[in-house]
Amino acid sequence: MTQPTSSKQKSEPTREALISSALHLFGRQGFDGTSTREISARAGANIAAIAYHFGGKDGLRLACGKAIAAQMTKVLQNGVKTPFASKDQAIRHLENTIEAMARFLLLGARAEDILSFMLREINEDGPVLDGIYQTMIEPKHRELCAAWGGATGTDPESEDTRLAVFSMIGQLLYFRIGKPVILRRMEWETIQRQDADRIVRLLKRNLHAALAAASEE
Amino acid sequence: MTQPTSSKQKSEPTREALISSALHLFGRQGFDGTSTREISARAGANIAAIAYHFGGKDGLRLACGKAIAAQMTKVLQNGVKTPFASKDQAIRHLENTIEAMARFLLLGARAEDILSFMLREINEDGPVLDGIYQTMIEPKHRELCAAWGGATGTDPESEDTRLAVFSMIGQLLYFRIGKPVILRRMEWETIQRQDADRIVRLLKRNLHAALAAASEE
DNA sequence: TCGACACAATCAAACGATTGATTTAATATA
DNA sequence: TATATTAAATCAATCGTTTGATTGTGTCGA
Repeated sequence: MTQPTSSKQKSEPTREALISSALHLFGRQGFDGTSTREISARAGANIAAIAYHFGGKDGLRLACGKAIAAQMTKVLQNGVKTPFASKDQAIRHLENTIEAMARFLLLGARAEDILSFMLREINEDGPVLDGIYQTMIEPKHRELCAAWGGATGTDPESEDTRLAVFSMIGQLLYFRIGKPVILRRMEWETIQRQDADRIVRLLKRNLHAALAAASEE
Repeated sequence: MTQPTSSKQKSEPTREALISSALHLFGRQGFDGTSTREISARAGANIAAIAYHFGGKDGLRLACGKAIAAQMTKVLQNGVKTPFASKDQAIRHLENTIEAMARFLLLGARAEDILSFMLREINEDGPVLDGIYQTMIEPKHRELCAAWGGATGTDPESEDTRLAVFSMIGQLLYFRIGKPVILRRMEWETIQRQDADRIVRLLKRNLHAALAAASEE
């Protein structure tokens, strides 16, 4: 056994390079579609380094999940206090979250690898998803539910609210998940900044419409 | 060369069994994660049958795509005439489509394999997606855009309309794509009929809200 | 200051197992 | 018999992993 949680020596560069390489390749080609040789070559490391640092290919996969969770919790961290002080503040938080997530998903170059990897792991429904769900998805969803409740005057943890937040996140995520389909249909080659702006505007319009509809019930 | 396009003999049972088996396994484990031995064993056929009937593993993959496209176009076929005669009729068509798709995606047992396979192929963005997109995604999306235009009085093929339809489909699809996540958060074990009803109600509410918001612009 | 040793890290090479594909023979149908 | 299909055996290639040797670095007693 090796692998202390923190860095004792200069093994970090290799570790990080392997994780970065694996994240990229797993996301693009899938776990089974990526060979350990490919990963180590891209990382500029030796094949044996995977077994040495992570115990094997599966260990590297888990490490990728942990790395994502660690990074995203840092990104998603915003000193937000629930419950929200006012209705306007709750709405503004929802708007800001949509905008930030949309830009990250649609324009961020780094997001490509992370998202592809996560989507595969969600579909797989394995131990990697467990970690990602508990450390980032669930806390973030709870936070958004609190905002939704504050914005509509409904119970933040009611089934209806939880589903409504999923529907909001869903239309947002689909613009990234269905990217190949959307690019074809929109006759775009890539998603430019102005395209992302247009999508964000649409999402905000839908948000306000959905909030109004949810408040009336 | 092998590969008879039609059935001269009783080769159909083997063909269909192989496609069904491959669809199931490709969807669950991915293309690279599934071996030809596994496919043929599940189909009750010999390994060589894959090469004989489809030319190889890749050919079987393409055949799966074609089989899906063929089946779905039959399912999605509804003698709908565009442009729609009235605004109400257009709205009703959108409602019916949402309801039918949601029930198929959330409750249909057969949908599981098909959807998982398709999602992987969308992410892969290869030749299989080409076929599926042209024969079912694009025509269906055009039809929904026509309905959306009829319901809001806007241009059916404007960028805004096309994106709005995607956002509608997106929140619908996410309830299937993000199923593992949603089940965790909702503390459900599976999606029951009553759960699907609740989701459909929410989606319809969001639809009307989005239509109203789109009409005002 | 020094050689001797310990230890983490990396390397090239090779391991057995499994992959998709192919070949050859047997079987069923008409 | 002629043809279409299935079955068993085998192929080279690639898979993830393991091996034994080597490197660089820090720690010791003398």
